[in-house]
Amino acid sequence: MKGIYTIGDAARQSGVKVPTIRYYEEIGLLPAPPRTEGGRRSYGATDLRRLAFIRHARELGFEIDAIRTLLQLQDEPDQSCAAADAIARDHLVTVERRIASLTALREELARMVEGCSHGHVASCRVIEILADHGECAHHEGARA
Amino acid sequence: MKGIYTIGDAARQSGVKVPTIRYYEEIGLLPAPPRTEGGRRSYGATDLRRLAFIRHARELGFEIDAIRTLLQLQDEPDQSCAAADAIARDHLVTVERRIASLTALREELARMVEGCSHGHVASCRVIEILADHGECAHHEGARA
DNA sequence: CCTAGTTCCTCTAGCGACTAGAGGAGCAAG
DNA sequence: CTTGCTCCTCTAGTCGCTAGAGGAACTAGG
Repeated sequence: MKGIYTIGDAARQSGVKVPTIRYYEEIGLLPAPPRTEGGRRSYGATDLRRLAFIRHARELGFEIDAIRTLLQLQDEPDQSCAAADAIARDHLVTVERRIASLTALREELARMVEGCSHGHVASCRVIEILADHGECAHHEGARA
Repeated sequence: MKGIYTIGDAARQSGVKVPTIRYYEEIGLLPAPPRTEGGRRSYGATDLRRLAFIRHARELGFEIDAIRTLLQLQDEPDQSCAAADAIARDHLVTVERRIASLTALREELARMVEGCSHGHVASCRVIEILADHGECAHHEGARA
């Protein structure tokens, strides 16, 4: 398991961009790898796995702090996974809320676009609804 | 239509926070209002309407730049509303994409949480799926 | 008229999660 | 040995705010 990958390789294999990898190192999400004589980062298979983990978690919308915790958990396989479970559950709730609010929003936008008679701005449904909150179904409808 | 509202009044009436109102002024989304002798901003009814418009549009997830365009359109009621329509349609597409990707994500998270046997990290579905992208249905599933 | 409390002012800096660009050094192939 | 790619560090910018410092100006009560 020697360090055999350059940062570019790591980027290609993990799908995380080069500057982002360096950024992850800077914020302590990824350990600083050994360097070659010329001062270049050289990654091993473990790093690539870690990067893939991070990328997947980011894709799933987990925040960096949550990922930090998940990574710590992964490093101690004997611990109870209750914490990981809690993080995932928590995130599921967030996602569900976000879906609900976006769905309401979609209705609103669809009504807006549909009602538009494609005439002049003066009689434009889109502008009208935006101007008059009272006209819309989106009262206190949470945040996207 | 005199300037009769303080920035605090404007904030209360529009639901936009005081520093945010000043920020909108700074970025040119809201015109700089006249000041009182003591140097305080004094807003009129027009400003309040504009603020409400902005707030509503932000609530609906429109970006500041889109709102800038929409406001310009609102100021010229004789123009065709095609542009406003396009912006709204565009945003609708974005929202629909976001919903689709979040829905896929929800499935993924639900499977993760369900599969978790609440034992040790070593056999935790949550960690496992995160570590191994191949195990999950979320291939190239766009961004949340 | 004085004071206490609130609201306002400007200014700078910070958030999250990157992204972009400058300016320079290392390295592999022809 | 030169060309062109990758890599290095560093600073600054993105978006849409938010937080805090330090100070001035109103408002109500005594």
